Amino acid sequence: MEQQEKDWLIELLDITEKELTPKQAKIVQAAIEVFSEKGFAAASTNEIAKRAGVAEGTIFRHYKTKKDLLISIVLPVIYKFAVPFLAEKFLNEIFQKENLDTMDGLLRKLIKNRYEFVKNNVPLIKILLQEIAYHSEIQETFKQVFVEKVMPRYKMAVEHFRKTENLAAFPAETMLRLTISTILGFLVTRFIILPDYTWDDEKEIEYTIQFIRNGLKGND
Amino acid sequence: MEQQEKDWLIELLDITEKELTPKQAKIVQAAIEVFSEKGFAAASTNEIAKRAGVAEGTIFRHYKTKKDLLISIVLPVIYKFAVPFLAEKFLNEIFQKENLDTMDGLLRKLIKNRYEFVKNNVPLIKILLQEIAYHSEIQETFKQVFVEKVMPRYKMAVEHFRKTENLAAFPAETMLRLTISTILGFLVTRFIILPDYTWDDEKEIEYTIQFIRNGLKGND
DNA sequence: AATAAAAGTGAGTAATCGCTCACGTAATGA
DNA sequence: TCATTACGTGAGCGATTACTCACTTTTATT
Repeated sequence: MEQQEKDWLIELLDITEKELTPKQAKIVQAAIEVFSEKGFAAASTNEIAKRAGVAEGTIFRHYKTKKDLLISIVLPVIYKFAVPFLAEKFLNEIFQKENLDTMDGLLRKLIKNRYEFVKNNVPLIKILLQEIAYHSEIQETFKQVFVEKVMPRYKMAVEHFRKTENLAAFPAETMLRLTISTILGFLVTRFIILPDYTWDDEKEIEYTIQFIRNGLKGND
Repeated sequence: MEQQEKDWLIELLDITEKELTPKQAKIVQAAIEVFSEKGFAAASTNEIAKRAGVAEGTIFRHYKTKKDLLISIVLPVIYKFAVPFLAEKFLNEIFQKENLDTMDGLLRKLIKNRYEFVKNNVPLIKILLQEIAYHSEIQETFKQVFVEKVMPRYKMAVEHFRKTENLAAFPAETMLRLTISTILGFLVTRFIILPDYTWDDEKEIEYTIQFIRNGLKGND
C-alpha cells in the first residue's frame, strides 16, 4: 500500500520533466514566462517562440494547440501543490512523530512547506490562479484533486485533533476553507499583490499560524 | 468635515452612472458580461457590440480604446468595495452605537455588508480580481484606496478595540491582511469557485466571524 | 427654423493571430 | 549503409483583431 502510493506519486511527478527535447524545454520555460506576464489569451505563440529561441512551428510540433501547451504546464502544478496531502509519508509523520502531534505542528509544517513551494514557483501559481477561471479542464482537475485527495486527508487530521485538542464545532469542510483561505491569502499577498512591501516572513508566518490555530479553537 | 466627506463620496459614486446614453449603458452592461465570461484579452469589441445591440463604431465613440472601457468599469468597483471604510457614518456607528461597540459587531456588520455587495456584483468582482494582475492603472488605484483610505480607518478601529478587548499583538497591517483574506476567501469560494455547492450562508458567515474573532484574540 | 454639436453607423484597414505544410536535418535501428 | 522516424524550420494562409472615417440621424441651442 505504502509502496503502491509512492510509485503512483513518483510516476505522476515524473511525467512533468520527462523526456523533453532541449528546445521543448526552452519552449516550456518561455511559455511560463509569457503566460505569467501577460495572461494566456494575451500571450502570442510568436513571442513564446522568440523568447525560447526557436521557430514558431516548433511549438506546434510538440503541442497541438496553444491551449495544449497551457494545460501541459498547469495541470502538474495542481498535483505538486497538493503533494503534502497526497503523500502517505506526510500524514504518517503527523500521527507518529511527537513534535507533529498537534494541530499547531501540522499547520506550521504545512504553511512553511507551501511557502517554499510558492516562493519557488511564483509564475506557475500565478498562471494557475488566473487561468482556472476560464478553462474547464483546469477546474475539473482542481476539483478532482481536492475532493478525492485533499479533503479526505484533511478530514482525517481534523477528526484526530478533535479528540486531542479543543477544536471549534465547525464542519471539516469549513475548517479547510478557512485554513486554505488564510494560507493562500498570505502567499498571494506576499508574492503576487505586494511582493515589494518589506516583509518579515518569519514573523508573518508565525502570526498566520497563531491566527489559524486560535481561529479554529473552540470556545470554552 | 462630515458634510465635506459625504459630498466627496456622493460625487465619486455618481460619476459611475452619470449621464450615460441608453446605448452607452447597453455597451457597459454587455462589456461587463463578456469581460467576466471570457476575460478582457479574449473579449472582442465585436461581440460586445452585438450583445449591446449597437454598431461596433459606437463603442469607440464613447471609449477611446477597449482598455478605456475596461478601466471605466473596474475603477468604480474598487471604490464601491471600500465604501464601508470610506464612509464617515460607518465608523461613527462603530464608536457610538452600543451594539457595534465590539470587534464582533464590527466584523458582523462588515462581512454581511460586503456579502450583499459581492452577491449583487459577482461579474464585476470577477473582472476586478482577474484584471488587476495585468493592468497597472488598476493596481495603482487599488493600492491608493487601501493605503490612503482603508488602512487608516482600520487602524483606528484596531487601536480602539485594543483597549477594550483582548487582541493579539499583531501589527494592524497583519490584522487587516488576515481579516480581508478570510472574508474575501469566503466570498470568492462562495460566489466564484464553488457557487453550485449547497451553502448554508447564515451558518458559514457565523463560522467565519467566529474564526476571525478568535484568530485575532490574544493568548492569556 | 436654422445651425451646430453629439450620437450612431458599418464598411474598410492594417496588423496580428494561431496554425499548416513542404522541406530540410539529426537521430535511431536493422 | 540505408531506411525510417522524429525534430526543427519559416514562409505563408485564412481568420480575426482593435480601431478609423466618411456619412447619416438625433438632440440641443439660439
